Amino acid sequence: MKEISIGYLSRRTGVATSALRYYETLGLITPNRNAGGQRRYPRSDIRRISFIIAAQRFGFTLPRINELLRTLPSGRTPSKADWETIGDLFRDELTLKINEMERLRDTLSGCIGCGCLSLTACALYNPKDQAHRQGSGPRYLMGDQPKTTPQ
Amino acid sequence: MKEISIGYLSRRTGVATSALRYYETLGLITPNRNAGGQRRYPRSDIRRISFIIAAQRFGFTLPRINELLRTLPSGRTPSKADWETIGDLFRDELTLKINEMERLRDTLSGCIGCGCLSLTACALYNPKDQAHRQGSGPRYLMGDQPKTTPQ
DNA sequence: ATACGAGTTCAAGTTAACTTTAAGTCAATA
DNA sequence: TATTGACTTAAAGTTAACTTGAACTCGTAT
Repeated sequence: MKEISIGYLSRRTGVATSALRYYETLGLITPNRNAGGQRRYPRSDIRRISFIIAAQRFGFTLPRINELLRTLPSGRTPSKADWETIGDLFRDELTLKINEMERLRDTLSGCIGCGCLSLTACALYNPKDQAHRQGSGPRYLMGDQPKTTPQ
Repeated sequence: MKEISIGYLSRRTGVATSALRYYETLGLITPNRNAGGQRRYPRSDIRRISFIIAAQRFGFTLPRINELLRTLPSGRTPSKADWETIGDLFRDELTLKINEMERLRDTLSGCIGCGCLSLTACALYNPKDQAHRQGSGPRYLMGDQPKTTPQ
């Protein structure tokens, strides 16, 4: 079994087949087709999907994850070194996010005590992102912005 | 100006009036009405909305924020001590979330290196929450679950 | 050969957290 | 007094990230 089916990939990753097809429409995975038109994935896509799940747990949007994955080589199966490179990149972004959260938490503690929580000028809710609360759709966490730039 | 209008509350918090009305349908705020049927908010709602914004930035859902706010006294205007109590509670939850993120980040680093990222058994994506990827709608971050229990 | 699970596409439904639109009323100012 | 901006409700639209359903085809075990 050189390449795997969508059902097998689903079972191995815990991601529903409908979700795998959806990821494909976003360009996160690009399976081949067999003679009958069914999807056939390289085994390395198990790892790729696993990465997607992990990144999602940290609040990354799918378009952003797509960007991260683009740093992997496209022609060949990613090597361990390739994954380590992207892993380092990812880890750095996570560290930034965690630091940001810690900063927010500590600011909040100060604000609740001092009373500035009632001021629009408080460092908590407008630390240089005014565009934060505009437009419809779900809200984005910790600075993650959607692909469509809000004009 | 004892009580304030929706427009004033919007300007003071940066939250759109449509959002304020939406929060009301969720029970996050419960303004009074004047003779003409217009909403009149107590000044303390500025602080309440500010708290909602801050909590949202940490990935809390509105129903969860509602739960947190229920610990405030309902009859009277919350005192500084009331806010400090809820602030401590909130801070503790944040610390838990941050710790969880750090743990995930470090696990991920290990997993990418060792190759276990290709195993469903990896600590990264099923640390005792199997129900994690089921049902439709947006995904919830860092363990925050929607109100409707997935059966 | 046949049955049945697994796969296919496409359109429509779901959820949270809102916004937008329409059609009208209230309130403060010129 | 007239007008203009702020307010009202109700219904429908938006976005991400999917799922569900319908109608059909593929693949494989008996």
